[in-house]
Amino acid sequence: MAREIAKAYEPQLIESKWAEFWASGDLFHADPSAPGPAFCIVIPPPNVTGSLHIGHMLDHTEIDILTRWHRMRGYNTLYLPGTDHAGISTQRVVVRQLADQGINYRDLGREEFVKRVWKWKEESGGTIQRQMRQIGESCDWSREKFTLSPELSRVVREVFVRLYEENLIYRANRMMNWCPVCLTVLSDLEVLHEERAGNLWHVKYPVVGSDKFIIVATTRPETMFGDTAVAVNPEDERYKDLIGKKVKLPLTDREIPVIADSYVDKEFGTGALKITPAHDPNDFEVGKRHDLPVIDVMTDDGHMNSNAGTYAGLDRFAARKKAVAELQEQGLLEKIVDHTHAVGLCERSKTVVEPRISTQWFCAMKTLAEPALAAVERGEIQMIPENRRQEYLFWMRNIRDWTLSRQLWWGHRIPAWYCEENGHVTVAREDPSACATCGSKELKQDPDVLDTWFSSGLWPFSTLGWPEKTADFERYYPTSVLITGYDILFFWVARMAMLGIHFTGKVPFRAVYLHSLVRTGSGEKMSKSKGTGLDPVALNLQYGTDAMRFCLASMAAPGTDIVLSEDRLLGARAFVNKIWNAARFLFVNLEKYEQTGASLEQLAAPGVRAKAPHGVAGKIPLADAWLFARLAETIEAANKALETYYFHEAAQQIYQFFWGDFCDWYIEWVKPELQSANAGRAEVAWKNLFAAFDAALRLLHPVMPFLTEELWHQLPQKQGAKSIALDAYPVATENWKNAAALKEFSFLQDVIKTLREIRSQMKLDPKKKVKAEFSSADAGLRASLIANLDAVLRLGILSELNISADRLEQSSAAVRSTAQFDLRIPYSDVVDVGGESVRIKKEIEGLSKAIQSKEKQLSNETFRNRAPEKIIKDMESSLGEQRIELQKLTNRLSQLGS
RNA sequence: GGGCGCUUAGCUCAGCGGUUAGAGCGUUCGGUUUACACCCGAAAGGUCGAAGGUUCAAAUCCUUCAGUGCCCACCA
Repeated sequence: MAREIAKAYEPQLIESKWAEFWASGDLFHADPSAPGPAFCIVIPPPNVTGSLHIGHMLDHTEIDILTRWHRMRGYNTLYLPGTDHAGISTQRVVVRQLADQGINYRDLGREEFVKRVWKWKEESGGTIQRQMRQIGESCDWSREKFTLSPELSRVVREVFVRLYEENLIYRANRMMNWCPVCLTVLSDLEVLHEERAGNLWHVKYPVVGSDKFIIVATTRPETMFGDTAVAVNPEDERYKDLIGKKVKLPLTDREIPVIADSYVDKEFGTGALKITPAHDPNDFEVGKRHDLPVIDVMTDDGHMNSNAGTYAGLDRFAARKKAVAELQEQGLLEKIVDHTHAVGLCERSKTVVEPRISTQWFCAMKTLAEPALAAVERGEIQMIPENRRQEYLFWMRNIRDWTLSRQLWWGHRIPAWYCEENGHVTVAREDPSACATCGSKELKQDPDVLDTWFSSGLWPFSTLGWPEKTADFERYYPTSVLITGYDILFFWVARMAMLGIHFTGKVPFRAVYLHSLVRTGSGEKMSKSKGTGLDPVALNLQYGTDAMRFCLASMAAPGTDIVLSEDRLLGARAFVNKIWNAARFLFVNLEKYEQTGASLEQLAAPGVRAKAPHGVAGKIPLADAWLFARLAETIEAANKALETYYFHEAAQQIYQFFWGDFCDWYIEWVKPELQSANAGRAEVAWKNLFAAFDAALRLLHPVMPFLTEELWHQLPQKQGAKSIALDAYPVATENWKNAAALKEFSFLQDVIKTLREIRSQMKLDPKKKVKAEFSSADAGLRASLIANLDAVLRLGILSELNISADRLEQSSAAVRSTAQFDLRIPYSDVVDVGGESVRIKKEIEGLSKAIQSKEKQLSNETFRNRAPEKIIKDMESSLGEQRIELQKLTNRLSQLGS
């Protein structure tokens, strides 16, 4: 059987084949009636507008690793894909596109605009799904969902109506955050705060009927047109006699009262505060208390309106400049003080938000929050890492009502109708045809849509068919774990917890793993708009998806953000290539083996591995026993790591095993045996090599699906099998575990490494085989060395090795000593006495320090009483060894000197 | 104004109570060993941000401080 295998791994040649294979078949189709414990992850639905960015890549890598890992371990697995309509983001994208064509979306009208967005979605909205297929995510595409589909829209409506019926949704007139660019209100969460250097303008307000002034400090002089009072603290002696008097409002001819309110901080500014109820949340409250008029001086897009007199039509920031200039001219500007304060910015447009009074729909959160808080407190939802749990709890305890309505057109329209006759509000599952109170047919639907996070909040159960008791819902809900970035803990995770528990009576997920954010070198969150984002699709092409996945996984330690670097990607790619070449070695040499007449069938049955001590004639060779023991250790470590979301630890363990143990030691060790004239030995070697490689591929598969799928299909024992993704995850069986083999092999490695070190230090020709001498009082070590002499001679590049129990003569040769043995390469003329004694002195120094600290500890009574026995025993035996070593080094040093 | 992280080898980061602190990259030295130069072998390099404390034992726990980053917060 001829095999063509390229010298270097070329992902482009491999990936598309398997990506298509995985996405097109029913390989990852979940069957609720199939056996196995359920494992379900719903995707954090990416925006339809989006293309895959590095954050998704991390999300999806972690999700897919866990999914594949569970699938291979026999779970009934569902990874459910889908997208979010992303109200405000998507609307912005299309609005901007229209603007580029010279079209104002408002002129288009609602219906036409929404039609355009749908059209846009059909044409350009599938990018992420395409990319997800391309990178081989093992999701069930037959269950793909979209938050604004008719199916999920029905669920949204059901939930809204129920909450309304439960009096948890209400309408109210409040001071809101308004974005003058997006033209909608925003929830508190959608407002970012940024410290900005600004000014505090001290403005003189003339007191009516006097030549005195009251000086008011403000950061927003342009809102003066909306002032309806000046407030002072009632306890403030400076202003006591002015309370109740009137002041003339500069830039206008209005007179406004001076009022007393304890809200005013005497210490801040001048202690006098202008009250602008229409443009500041605190002023709004003060205004309510004092029954002040509310004068809105701005338009919805942040310009001054007719209440601002000659300022009408000016942009709010231009108006500020003009007001300051005018006040200065009129001598009413007392002074300008530098003042840094936090301004609120729209999360999407980064515009300074404007406080604005309006009537909106709200969701009362206390009732919803309590059980969701309790679920996390009681651990029904496990939250990882722990510090995020604290954040969640704190936020939940201080939760405020959620503004649901948005003045947008793209989204779930609020199912509320107002009667034109009597204003009665109808909220219903089906569109009403008449007012329930007066029968009027003149009903007008609320123009607003719901916050996009409202439908996302239903995602874990809406996607599984709720409110119907579908097979999916029964089988896969609650979902197993939610994996997402911590930046949407409040936006999304908290709301899913609340709505999930409220409507289904069960938590929506048993665990939440909040992963790191991928940042740029300077610590910022990567962002495409800032040009600091890395395009994962391009990087996947360049380095391979498997390398990217491995790289991200290996950096994804819980709780810390990660900075993706070229170096790490290169390292990951090298690892992929290393495995590829290991396979190449196997396959290329397999042909030679086959040429000797052995059949594939022989290899197809992996070596039957009787539990037997190694080294016994006819049983398993030491290196094989060691390899499988290491494999078992690695499997256990990987499983443990993945159970706790230590992706980096799993990646590290597998890397170490595959590269360090399998390639560097095992393959090198067994090379001659594979070619052995002894057919029996060769067969055992081949079988074990393939059995181990097969297990190692399966071990690696969740992290590197493409490479492992490709190579797995080429394994002789997998001919005709369907996919490694459906194969079993390797199990660390009892007969693989072998502490004795680990220990013995480790001794042989020490010998070989020591020989290499001596050679390297002596600058011996790497190809020159030399004689060496080994001495140890331990008969077991000597026997082991004799049993494995071929490999030791070959890997140590020796012509012969004398093994004895006698002490070696120390002088005039390169010698290395451990507590157990001495090794010597007798080439007196090449020993650099000076360098050697420097090296030895340094070693003695380190060793002495270690010995002293141990001696001190061991002679400490309290330590002996309190430390665990094992610690003491280990320390004692280690101290013993170090003393022997020190003794040997000291002897050697003195001999060198003489 | 509150809260949460981070500071470990030249770089990027693991380790988070128990033998002389690890990895990858980089550096130095040596290698064209027919699986792999995206490689192989060897080495150098750290008083674990600072100061106190707890403990038999501290990079690891506590306190303070210094840098640095993030989140939350309606004082003009």
